[in-house]
Amino acid sequence: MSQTRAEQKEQTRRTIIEAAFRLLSAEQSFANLSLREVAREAGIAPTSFYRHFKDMDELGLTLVDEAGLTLRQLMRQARKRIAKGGGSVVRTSVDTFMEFIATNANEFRLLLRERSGTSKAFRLAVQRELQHFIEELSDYIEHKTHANHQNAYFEADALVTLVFNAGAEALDISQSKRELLAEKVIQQLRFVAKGSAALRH
Amino acid sequence: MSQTRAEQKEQTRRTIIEAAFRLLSAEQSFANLSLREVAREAGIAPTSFYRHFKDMDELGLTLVDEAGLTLRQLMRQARKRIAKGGGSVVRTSVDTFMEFIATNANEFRLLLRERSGTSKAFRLAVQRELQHFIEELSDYIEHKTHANHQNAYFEADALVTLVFNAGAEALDISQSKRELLAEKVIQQLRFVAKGSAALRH
DNA sequence: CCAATTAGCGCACACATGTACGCTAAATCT
DNA sequence: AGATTTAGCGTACATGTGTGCGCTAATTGG
Repeated sequence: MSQTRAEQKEQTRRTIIEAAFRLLSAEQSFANLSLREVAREAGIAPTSFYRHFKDMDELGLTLVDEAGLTLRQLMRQARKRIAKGGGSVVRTSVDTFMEFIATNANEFRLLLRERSGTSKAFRLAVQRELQHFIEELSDYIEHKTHANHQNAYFEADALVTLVFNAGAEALDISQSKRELLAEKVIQQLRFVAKGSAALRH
Repeated sequence: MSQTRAEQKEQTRRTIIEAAFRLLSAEQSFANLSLREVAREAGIAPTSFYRHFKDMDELGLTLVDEAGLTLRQLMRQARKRIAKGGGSVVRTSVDTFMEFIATNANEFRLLLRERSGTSKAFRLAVQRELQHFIEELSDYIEHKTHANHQNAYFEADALVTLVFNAGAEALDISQSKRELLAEKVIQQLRFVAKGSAALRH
């Protein structure tokens, strides 16, 4: 045999996940995506869906995890690029993030929307992903500048908020305007970094 | 007669609008609110809805306008309080905004959610409301500090972003934790203001 | 090799939705 | 006073939904 049963099942699971991502767009959010639509796109019977996920919520949380993972992997790459010393930390990070928005718009949309969606579990899941970046950045700042913990944390939180928000704006504008947007957010990040340093003690 | 036909119609329209707001909550967004639900809550027949709104989208845009108006009125009051010289500009503004979140949670949720929703018209409508605050604040900064236009604008944009985002966080936490949140955002606003001033020329 | 498990399917059902259509009664207009 | 307009209603229909149930065919385990 070429595949075990478990492998086959896993493959169908992936098909479902990918079908769901494919159906997300500017006009369609996960919230108004039906089980039957996903099954149709995945090429399986509606009832077969249940062999893989308890309900749409379980699928949704999986998607959030996947999107978070993709984003984290990308930012890890960015850190490598930074370590190799190619350009400003801020600019490289922002550029990488903007690249994520451009290439994985629907993954980002999922995070963006479910952050304020109607399911508390979803909101928490997205919050956890963001928290990851905030804490990582906070540690970095604390170590690099010897700021006290709260100062570093507030700074990191502000930075992540501003970048994430800029990502949301990026979704609705043309590629050419995104460069202006990048300039804006970079400048804003500098405000925060500079201000935080100035108010440090 | 006690009411003209036009007055009666306007009154029913208000009933619909208020019914819709009443149905919004942490668990229900405008997007997954049906015409029939709204009609039921308003105490009219589903088909009567059409006498007042072309479709749910038209109602939704009306709600966004209303929510924006409420917020603007509140912030105008805040400015009066500030002009009378009672405490810091930043703190008074943040406190007022947080008060808005607490008293009009569902209005705010509407703005928050539709800002990243599936209807471009909705996203633009919310963006317009935010733009209003950014420009007002930008003018204020430009006048007060003689900053150049872009610097003032970027600063104002960052300030509004941070406050709005803190509002979103406030929705999911207890009243007691909101005070800590207020401290955080106030500190972050100071970072931006200080940093912007330092990078000014 | 036989028994047990299970991924996937088709069928069926009860339910909610948006909205077309035509009516009524009251307000408004001429 | 008579004609016109219109807010609101009830009925009806086509469509999409989640999910329970029982079957089949194939993989797995003893």
